[in-house]
Amino acid sequence: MKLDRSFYDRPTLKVASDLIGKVLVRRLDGRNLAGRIVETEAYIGPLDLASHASKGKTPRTSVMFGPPGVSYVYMIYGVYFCLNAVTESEGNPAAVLIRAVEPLENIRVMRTLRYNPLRDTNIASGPGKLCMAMSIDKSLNAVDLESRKLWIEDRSLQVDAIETSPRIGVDYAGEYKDKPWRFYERSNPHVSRVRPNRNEFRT
DNA sequence: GCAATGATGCACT
DNA sequence: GTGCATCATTGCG
Repeated sequence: MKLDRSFYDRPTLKVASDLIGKVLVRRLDGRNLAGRIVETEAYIGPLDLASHASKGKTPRTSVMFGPPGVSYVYMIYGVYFCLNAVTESEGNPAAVLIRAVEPLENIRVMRTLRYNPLRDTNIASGPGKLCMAMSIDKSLNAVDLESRKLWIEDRSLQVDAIETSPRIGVDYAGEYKDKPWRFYERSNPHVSRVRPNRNEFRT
């Protein structure tokens, strides 16, 4: 069943970890493209220097300041899109970035949208990749996550242990860059970095 | 198996 | 004009 607004209207770190194991569904041309969420990141509020919302309310980020349970889609590096779910109450800008899913339904369609990668683990193992695999672009920005085009549902799927790490690609965020606000399912090969903690074992 | 790099649009200064 | 919540490819070894 679809997650409703009350799910997202909670502390962002909780929403981010609870989203692991939920199912992201994109309805496209009469078919449901579905994937089990295996990796997320929390952007917890205006004080979080890694969050787009830390720069204040702008046309791009305004959706983060709105009600929870709404999509926030933005373009990155001029090439890719990233999908977030807005969290927390209206006026409190925060969101969870959906970073990777494990393809579940209509995998063949998703594979084609990704130009036929060799392995399943390369279909949606990253925020840009999953948007490509599910045909998510700017036209799906600011849509309700209970809409008919895009939603997240709870299928009571079993989840392995959830691990955390610093968020990816936020080295500019000062004291916030090392906050362990990335969540992923242990040993799941669809996570964007299969050995996310490898740096810990280096000098 | 890495690290380095280019692609590319657009929001914001 | 700057820089980005990324990815695929290259070139190395």
